[in-house]
Amino acid sequence: MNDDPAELAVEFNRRLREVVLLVRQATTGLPLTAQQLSVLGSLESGPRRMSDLAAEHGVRQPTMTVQVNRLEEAGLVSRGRDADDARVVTVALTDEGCRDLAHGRRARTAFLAERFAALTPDERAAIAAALPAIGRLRAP
Amino acid sequence: MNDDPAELAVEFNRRLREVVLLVRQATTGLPLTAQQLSVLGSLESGPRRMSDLAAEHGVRQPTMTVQVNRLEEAGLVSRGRDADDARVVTVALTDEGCRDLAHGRRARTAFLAERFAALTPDERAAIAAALPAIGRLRAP
DNA sequence: TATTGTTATACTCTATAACTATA
DNA sequence: TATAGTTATAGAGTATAACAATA
Repeated sequence: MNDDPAELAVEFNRRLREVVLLVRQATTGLPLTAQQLSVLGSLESGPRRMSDLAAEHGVRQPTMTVQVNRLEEAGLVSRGRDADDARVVTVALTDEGCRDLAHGRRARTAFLAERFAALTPDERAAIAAALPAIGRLRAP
Repeated sequence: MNDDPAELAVEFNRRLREVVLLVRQATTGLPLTAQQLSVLGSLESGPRRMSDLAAEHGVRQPTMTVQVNRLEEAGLVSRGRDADDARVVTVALTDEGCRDLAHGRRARTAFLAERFAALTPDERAAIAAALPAIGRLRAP
């Protein structure tokens, strides 16, 4: 087997695009967008600062301000102030946000689960075996 | 190893989100957006109809009209009419579009190639072995 | 002066609804 | 009447630049 990182990158990029398109086609019309769900997911482990959220999601601060504004208007998150540093805004999941996060995740995952169920056990095993390596792309 | 499609879907979805974020962070500021590059890529094998392009990219016709308008203004694609059916608009890559496609792809792929180069040969092999199965998610 | 966050403005991507032209 | 495409309008997501408040 050829072990050229550049060729692998091209192939991987192509598959990635296919899957992203597939998921998008299957999840249009859901009440929460992928980004909103993603932000809510970051808050699952506890409140976070605006700047941390922005960094984690690879967006600028004003972008996160907009997203948090909308989530706050929808009642899914709440803003708070840091006790030690009055400049810092913290964002926390509300009970309703917690519920919607669970629902949204289920809806998105259900589609993928169906597709995985249609694969052979060998195919599923191949994908499962690759996930740790894919995760290592983040911190090489 | 656990072979539950639902669990695999959750894990896969998580990795997918990570990689998408990673690529986005690495490719902001490039002259061509991911969608523009994607549309140009569809035209590489020859001219296509508007409706085919829209279907392939999982978007509505008006969305594709907008994207093609911009690409046409930028000189990267050209519109044509079908000889047999006067309603049909065909879209073709221009020479400049062909060049920009190659450059854009290289820029995007170069980032991934670096990350792949930092993995071990075993990790690359695991990912390469999973790509066919991932491709099969499209047509289960 | 540096950091945290917001506001203002603009561009891309997307959708639905209404329209034109052709079959 | 049905199909291919466009125009009009709206909303989400993103960015940069300019600003306020706090450290």
